[in-house]
Amino acid sequence: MELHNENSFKVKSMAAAAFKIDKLPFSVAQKNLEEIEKIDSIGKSTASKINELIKTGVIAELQSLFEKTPPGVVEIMSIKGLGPKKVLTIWNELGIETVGELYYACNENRLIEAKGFGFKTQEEIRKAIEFKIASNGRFLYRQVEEIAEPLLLDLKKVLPGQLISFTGDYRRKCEIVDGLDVLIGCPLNEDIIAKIHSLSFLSLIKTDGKRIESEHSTGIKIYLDFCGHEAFYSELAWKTGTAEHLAELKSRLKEVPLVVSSEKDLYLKAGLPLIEPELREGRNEFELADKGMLPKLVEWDDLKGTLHSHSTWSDGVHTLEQMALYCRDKLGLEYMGISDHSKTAVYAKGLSEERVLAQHQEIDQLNGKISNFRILKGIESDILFDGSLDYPDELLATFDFVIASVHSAFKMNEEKATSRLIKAIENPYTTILGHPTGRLLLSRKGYPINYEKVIDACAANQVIIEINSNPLRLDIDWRWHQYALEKGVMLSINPDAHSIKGFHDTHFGILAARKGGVSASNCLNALNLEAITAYLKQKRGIKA
DNA sequence: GCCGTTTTCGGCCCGACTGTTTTCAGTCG
Repeated sequence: MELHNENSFKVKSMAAAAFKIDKLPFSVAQKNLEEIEKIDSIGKSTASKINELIKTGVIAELQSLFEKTPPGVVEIMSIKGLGPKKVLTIWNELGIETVGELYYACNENRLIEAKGFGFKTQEEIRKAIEFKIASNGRFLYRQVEEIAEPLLLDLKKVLPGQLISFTGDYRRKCEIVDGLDVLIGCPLNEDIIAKIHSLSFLSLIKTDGKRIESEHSTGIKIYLDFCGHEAFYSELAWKTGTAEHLAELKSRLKEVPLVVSSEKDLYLKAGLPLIEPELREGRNEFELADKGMLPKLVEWDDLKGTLHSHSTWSDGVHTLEQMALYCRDKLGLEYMGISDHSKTAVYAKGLSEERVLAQHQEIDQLNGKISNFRILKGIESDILFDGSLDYPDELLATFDFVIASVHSAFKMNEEKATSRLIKAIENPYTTILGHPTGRLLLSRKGYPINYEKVIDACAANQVIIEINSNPLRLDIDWRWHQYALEKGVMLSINPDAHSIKGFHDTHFGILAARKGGVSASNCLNALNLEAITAYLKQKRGIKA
């Protein structure tokens, strides 16, 4: 609508309706037209479009807009830093209709000719396109997991009794996966090819007689490898680790055995304990194994509570009570740290100082009401441009914990961005450093920081670093977990939940932590309620 | 297009930042 000069208020109301639906504590698909019309900020017109979408799967008006818009222009809109106004200029004034053409125009210095564009904007766009190109054909772990698990079930159905496992970067739980690798423990033949063809969501099935290359309807590449039944576990190991890991493993074997009874057996032959797939990156896993110091990796059951969640007080979907009951009854947790947005985040209904106090009253009340559970009073306080937090000390002192996070000014250089974080870390009220780089995987590079300096500052100030579990963030990156642990910095696996469903993102944070070699003993939220209460109190006592 | 009332028409979410301007538009969180 924006690209076709639709009335801007109409556009706004459509956007408001979409935003509203996203924040409903129920699924709109189960509601009828009359009920939809009653939803705040959705009127007769929008309700009928929503109903059309639910009933038919499409909105005719949207379809006709797409027909009038080159697909490349729609794609250009997904580039960070480009909004509808700039895209419209690029399309209409410069006649650019694809990302490729746009990139070419940047390199030819043609973008600066358009009104409102200058050299810096052109450079930003060029960089954003290069980032996008590098992301092509790559997927978030979550996206791959969504298709991988059902695929495995289907394969087991059409190939009953066969050994089947994932391998490659998906099995290593990498945050970004280039393609899904599957190993099947039987030789490939015509019969199997026919069975694979029967899986309707796979297309472009190609085979050279040894492996099958295919593509899922989502665009994710799938590679099926086949080997003899008895060679399965050996192949599994050789198809899982990185090249560096496998080279080291090979060097420790007198001869490479073709048949082993399990991966554990193979590692045993190399004089090693089993190294978990997540750790087979070729970093320091052999060194740890040699010293007998391979970590016992953290698991879901180790976690006793959850920190970093948002309720209806700011931009969350569910109420404090709904969130708390879900954590207690469905997740079996002992506590939930609520951390709604602070006042600077106006766009997310961030809490004014008065509302903070009102929320505390509600939390006190709920804590009196909900047995065997505790809501901890927290806040996700914005780190401002200069590194200060956005509440006065007296108010910060009223929280059980404070997560300090950056939500603005992403274009700082490393020196400035690092010193901004360090100043926030040195704030005596900061408990946890939230998503330290602000990265959005495959979408936005984080601002550059000096990891050593930031982690060292956390160590010096007894600040915990968040592993943000949102599958788009997974920030702090697992490659820095070891360094943090060496410095004695604790990590916290935080869901950043904006609804009860959001708590399940913790799953991805756990996978990242496991890749980083994190144990329960390194995790703040593996502490039980009594221990974390004491810990937070102790920290306040020393510093506040 | 939606809402609310000052009730059928007028106004619509905010603050910070950036870059391109020379007073502001566009984008983001």
